[in-house]
Amino acid sequence: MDSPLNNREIASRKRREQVLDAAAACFVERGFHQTGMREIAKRASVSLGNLYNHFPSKHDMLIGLAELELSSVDPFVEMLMRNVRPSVCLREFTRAYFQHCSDHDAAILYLDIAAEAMREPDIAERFLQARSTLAEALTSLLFKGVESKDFGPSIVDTSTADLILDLIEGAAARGSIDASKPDMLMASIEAMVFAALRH
Amino acid sequence: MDSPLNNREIASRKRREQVLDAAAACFVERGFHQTGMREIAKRASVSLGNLYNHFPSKHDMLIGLAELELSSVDPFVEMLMRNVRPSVCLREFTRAYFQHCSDHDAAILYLDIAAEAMREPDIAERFLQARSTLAEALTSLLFKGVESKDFGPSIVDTSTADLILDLIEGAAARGSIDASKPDMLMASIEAMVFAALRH
Amino acid sequence: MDSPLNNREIASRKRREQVLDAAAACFVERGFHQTGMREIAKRASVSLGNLYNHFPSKHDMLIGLAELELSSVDPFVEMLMRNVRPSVCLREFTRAYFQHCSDHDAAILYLDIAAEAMREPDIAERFLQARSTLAEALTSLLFKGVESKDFGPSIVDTSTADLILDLIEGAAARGSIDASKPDMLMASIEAMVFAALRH
Amino acid sequence: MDSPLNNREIASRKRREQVLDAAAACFVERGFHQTGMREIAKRASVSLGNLYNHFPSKHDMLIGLAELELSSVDPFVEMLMRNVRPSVCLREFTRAYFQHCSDHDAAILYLDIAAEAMREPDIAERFLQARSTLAEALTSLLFKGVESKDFGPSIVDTSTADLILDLIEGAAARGSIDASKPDMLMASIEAMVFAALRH
DNA sequence: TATGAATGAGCCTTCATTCAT
DNA sequence: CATGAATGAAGGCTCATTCAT
Repeated sequence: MDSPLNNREIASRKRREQVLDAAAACFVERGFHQTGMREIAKRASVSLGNLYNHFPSKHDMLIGLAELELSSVDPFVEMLMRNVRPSVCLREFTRAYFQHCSDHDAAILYLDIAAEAMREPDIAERFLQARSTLAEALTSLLFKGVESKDFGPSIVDTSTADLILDLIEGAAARGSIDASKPDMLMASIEAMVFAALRH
Repeated sequence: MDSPLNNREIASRKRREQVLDAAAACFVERGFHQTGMREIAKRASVSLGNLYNHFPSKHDMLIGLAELELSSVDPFVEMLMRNVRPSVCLREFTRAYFQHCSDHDAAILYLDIAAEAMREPDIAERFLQARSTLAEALTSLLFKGVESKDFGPSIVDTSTADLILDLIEGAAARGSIDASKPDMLMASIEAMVFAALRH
Repeated sequence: MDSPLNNREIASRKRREQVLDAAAACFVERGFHQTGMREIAKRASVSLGNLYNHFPSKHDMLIGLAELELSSVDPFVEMLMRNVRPSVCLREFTRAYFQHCSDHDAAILYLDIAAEAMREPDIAERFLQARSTLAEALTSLLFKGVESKDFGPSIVDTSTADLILDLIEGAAARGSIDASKPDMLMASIEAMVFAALRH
Repeated sequence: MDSPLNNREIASRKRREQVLDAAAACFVERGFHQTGMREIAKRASVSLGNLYNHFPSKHDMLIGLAELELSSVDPFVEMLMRNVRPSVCLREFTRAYFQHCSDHDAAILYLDIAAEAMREPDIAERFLQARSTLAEALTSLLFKGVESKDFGPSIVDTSTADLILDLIEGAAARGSIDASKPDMLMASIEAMVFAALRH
């Protein structure tokens, strides 16, 4: 009869999520350092003190968010590993990942996390881990594409995947800031990526 | 007759610069919001109150820095407008600009300014202005290259310059975080850029 | 029939002691006001909420400790009432009590309790009661010693016992702070006490 | 014309004193750890933030107080070094110092400082320094008294002065707590001290 | 122009205690 | 009796900014 225990655990987990959501919303609206714990508490409908039953510090909330961010790339990794023609797979990935990175709120939060990562090693760690997982999957795909003659061999090396990601992320982030037409941007990105992989 | 006034003016300008340098150093070290005015004052060897004789607020210091950042792209704009073969010009620019963006401190500061720009329109304004100036110059070069058949025509449109800049900046920024080998990265970027411009 | 109840009672009493020990250790290490209930709970291997099943408040823990302190003088009272030559008895008592007061942890706790007693009447009550019990016993011994001509009569009055205790306690407390040689100190105290009681 | 500078300096010093007085009053009333910075600020008629222009931390206020305490023994040291008959000098000192230590507020503050000294080395340092200065002066007097045959030689050693101080301080502190008749106490102390120094 | 004391709102965090489970 | 999530007031301290000198 572990259900009462589980109930409590579930409730606690829910609260944690609640808090994390509130924190994310606040950080997006006002930035990590401008957001006060009181704001987060109010937004999460939780008492100030209780915040600390779920996260030992504000910093740890950001870590929590960074980890969420980390796990948000999982579907893209999966997408890259599907057994379809590399060029098709890449095209789909590019579109989907660009869409994902173009989300305005996520982009803002991403920037804040990145900025914090420059000063806080434990944030950087999470940050880079997600990135390298993705890059590795993409690298695999690229090499598979070269082998299957889907892509030209000339310029594919271990940095290429990273650069493609840099390009997608950078363009998406900038696009979400100055709010230019994302469709056109998407097309241009695709063109550039595939130009790089031509025979 | 106005020479004593000029001396004062010069001295004041020097102080301003002194303060701005100190602010930049502090922002790089601890971030904009973590840095206190006292810290800046101490680092600039200026009294706390005197800070406000040179900048009306902390926010204005960041604007000052953003403007400095803005003017730091001037040489690159000039570089892009020189009358040399577009492909040569582009190669040189790519290298120089990547180098420029790879500076660790500058990258950190850049990130902080960008993060602030998401919430503060007057920062965003300066931020985007510098970017679009550069993008315009690069676009000109690309079209010139297409005209002169230096570059293939296929994919060059008004977004291409922005994407190239996104790529360079994104790669440089990431490189300055995880400190991987910049030389290899540079070569890969060049390859990708020129692949995109092939006939 | 009442044995299960007794078992529970015993277990509870054990827990109470456990908690009190933990509290004492914490108070010694960090002081009464610096110590948090969570700290005590952790040290006692008891849940935070359960603390309140044994003591209604933090304050009551200090009272509990003060009462323990109170009862720690019982053996000394007994020692003073033994039927041996007063001078011998006094000498033994002086040594034993000095030793007792010289314990570093006990001295720290004692000081904290005393400081709290200045503001909290119920602490003060316990605190002074223990003291006066001891002083009365010592006074009896002194008068017995005067009667039996063991001690000179000149200066023995109702304050003398208190002063002797002040001397022993004060010296022990100071000794436990600056950690000078306790043996020498002990000898000097004895000399001074007996000098005061000479014929 | 350094008067304007001095004026400011004087004002600042006055404020510091003001704050220290307020802190002392608060610490006496409610204890060091119970007193909040806001209380001190209010009592000193100073803004909360400004407190920190005069003391870097609450801890430093206690140090300031401990140093004041330290300097409060100076007149007693002088008294002990006057060129009068040792026995007369000692009697006067005993009375004066007892009176000094009997002050209720000072005793309370003293206890708080002592309690803090057990955990904070920099408090202990100040605390013990004042004590040893006094003890040294008293030791000198005692030896002078032995030489001049004012005092019997038997028990005077390097600990004696400390013990006399322990006695006076301990008795005064206790007296200020349970508020028994100080005059009688004073007489008993004197008797005990001089009994210890008899031929 | 230059100084740094002064302001009080705000910071993150910890507190003793309660109470549903 | 046992648990630990929940509460919100209070903790010490820092903040950007002002202003008398």
